[in-house]
Amino acid sequence: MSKKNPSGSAPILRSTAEFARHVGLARTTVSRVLNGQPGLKQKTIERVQRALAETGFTPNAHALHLKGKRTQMVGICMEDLLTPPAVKKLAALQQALRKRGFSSLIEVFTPGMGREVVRHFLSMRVEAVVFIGHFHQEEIEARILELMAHGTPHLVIDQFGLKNANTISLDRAVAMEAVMNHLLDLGHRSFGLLGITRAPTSRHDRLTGIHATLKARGLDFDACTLTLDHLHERNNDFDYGRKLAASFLAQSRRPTALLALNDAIAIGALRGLHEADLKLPRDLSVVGFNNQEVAAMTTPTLTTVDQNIAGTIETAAEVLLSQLGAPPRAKPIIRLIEPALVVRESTGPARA
Amino acid sequence: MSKKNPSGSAPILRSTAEFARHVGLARTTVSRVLNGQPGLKQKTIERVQRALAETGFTPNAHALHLKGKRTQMVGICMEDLLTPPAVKKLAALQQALRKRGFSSLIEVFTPGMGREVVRHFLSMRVEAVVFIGHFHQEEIEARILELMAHGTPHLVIDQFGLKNANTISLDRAVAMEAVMNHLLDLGHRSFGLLGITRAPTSRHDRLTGIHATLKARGLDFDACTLTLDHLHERNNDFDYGRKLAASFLAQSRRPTALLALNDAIAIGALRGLHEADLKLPRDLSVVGFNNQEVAAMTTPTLTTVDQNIAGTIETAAEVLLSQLGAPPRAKPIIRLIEPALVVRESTGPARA
DNA sequence: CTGAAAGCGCTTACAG
DNA sequence: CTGAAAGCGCTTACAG
Repeated sequence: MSKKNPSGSAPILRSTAEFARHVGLARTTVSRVLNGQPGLKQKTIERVQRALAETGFTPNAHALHLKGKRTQMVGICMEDLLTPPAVKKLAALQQALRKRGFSSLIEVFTPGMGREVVRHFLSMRVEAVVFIGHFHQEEIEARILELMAHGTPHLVIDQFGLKNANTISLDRAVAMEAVMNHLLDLGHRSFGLLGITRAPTSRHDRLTGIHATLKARGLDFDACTLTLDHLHERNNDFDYGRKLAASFLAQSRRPTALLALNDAIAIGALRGLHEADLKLPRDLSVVGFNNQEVAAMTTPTLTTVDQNIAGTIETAAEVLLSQLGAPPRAKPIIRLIEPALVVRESTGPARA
Repeated sequence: MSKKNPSGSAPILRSTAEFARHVGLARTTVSRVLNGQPGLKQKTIERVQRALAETGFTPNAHALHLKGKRTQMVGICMEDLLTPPAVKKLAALQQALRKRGFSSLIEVFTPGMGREVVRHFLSMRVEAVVFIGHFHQEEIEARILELMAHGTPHLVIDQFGLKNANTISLDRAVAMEAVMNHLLDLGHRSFGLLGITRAPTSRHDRLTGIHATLKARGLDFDACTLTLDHLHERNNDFDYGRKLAASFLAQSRRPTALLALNDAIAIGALRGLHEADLKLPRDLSVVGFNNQEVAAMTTPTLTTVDQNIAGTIETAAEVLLSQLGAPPRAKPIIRLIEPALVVRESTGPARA
């Protein structure tokens, strides 16, 4: 007879040994059934299956891995879990990995904690590590070197321009070129930048795209753009956008179009402009970034840039898993995703 | 000398044995340093530490666990990763657990996959399992029984009324009482329900609260409320709210206030009403649920219910971890969280 | 089908 | 400080 636990219900079985004793078979036999090996009588198989269903026994995954079974785990480092597009990527990636038989270990990679997070992933013997978001450059580059030294494949989603990093990223320069051409065609010549910092960090950076488009049209970047980011603390993006909008309105030389780093800032700006009784797009144009669902619901609805997250993540999953069995590559893998401008009500002809 | 890998860089060390050989010490000694045990010469300790930093060697977590080390992992089952308040709870919980030394295994629990997800958690020997969201009742109850049979503590966040389940949940009845009293005080007597289904599922359910408040004021539920949920498919909440708003406007007996299941539906409704040229709150009042940040940015800003997510999750983490060493309880733990009504511009006096 | 054995990567006594 | 041994939960030959 099997031993019962205090409550008198089914015993808690914690090992194949205990389970085998409970079924009345040898450990070896149970193991064979568990692994679908041939040469067993149908009756025995059924006996084990039944006991398995009854007791809910699950073999210890850690022991399995020690015996050489792959962990089938991927570590995912998130910049945070609060930015909607980042979470959307996480959700899609988790699903894509699950579909391919991998489970996800998710950690938020706060500044200074990167080493600890990656160490934890390595100690869990994950088969690959993904980074989603933007991180401190030196820190993430050091982590990537560490991963490479361990022979663990990696992939960075979003942050472009890292040394030796496999990267898949939206071409933000192309995105801003589309935005700028749209606005220039509408007659705008003066642009407010909300949260878009003034130091281009890579070839595919937003400012690079803005610069390039202005130059192609014979316009001067410094004469055409204005940034007021220094005026406000950026804690809550909505509020940040709202305050920035007010500050732009207070300028003597007021831009005719505002370009926001993301939809939240743009929506905050819409609110700030509404509070100042401006009518959009008559008085001013506003452009967001990310095409969150809410962008189709604001008043006015928001012109913004779509990231094609589904496509990005499908590519990401394939790029990632293609590295698994393969020998390490000499050159990093770089993939750029094409953005799409979504024109809605918040942009219109520049006021004369 | 240690063996080098093909690229000629530092060797990939996969076990304490390899690492010990690399440092030129005994496995036992290395293990002692790793575990901070006494009786070692400072020089030896430093030698190991240095090699540890250089090679980035991490002991295999699976082997550690086999030797009896706790896994310090918690499994988290999510209904989905697309609902902002659910993701906010996940983010807060992950952080709270990390602070207490636990890492999180996160899986999306799609209908029919619950068994597989929980089995995976059990095979990983997680120390507890959390469910966030609303699940198929029979399925989640079966999973909870399975967890209890394995002696693994659990906690359900959000879904109230499950048999034998440890639960922490917003008191949605109290929330709706606050909403209804606010609107009744403003003179409203006719209410449109958007996405709030017509079968009360528990004592702390929204409809229970609406029923109770109307009854307390001597009003009849069926005479005062109208639901048009059957008219539209609910794929995208924003769009669902928009379409529902239009449908309510088409009714001969039009409600003076709309109560939405969540902020997204409410924001969609705002858009739908704006498209029909209604002015709010003059022509109609709208109430959301969740107090997402965007609710302060819409036009008009949205009256809604705050869930107190930070408080919920702090309580959750404590309730969860308090079960860890403790003997199983006879009665499930039930905690109710107090909601807070946040009044903004979208609600006003009922039109005469 | 059973049973004893080896070994995955670790830690922890134990004797040198 | 070293080295050999036992054991955590598994699988996989191997001989019965």
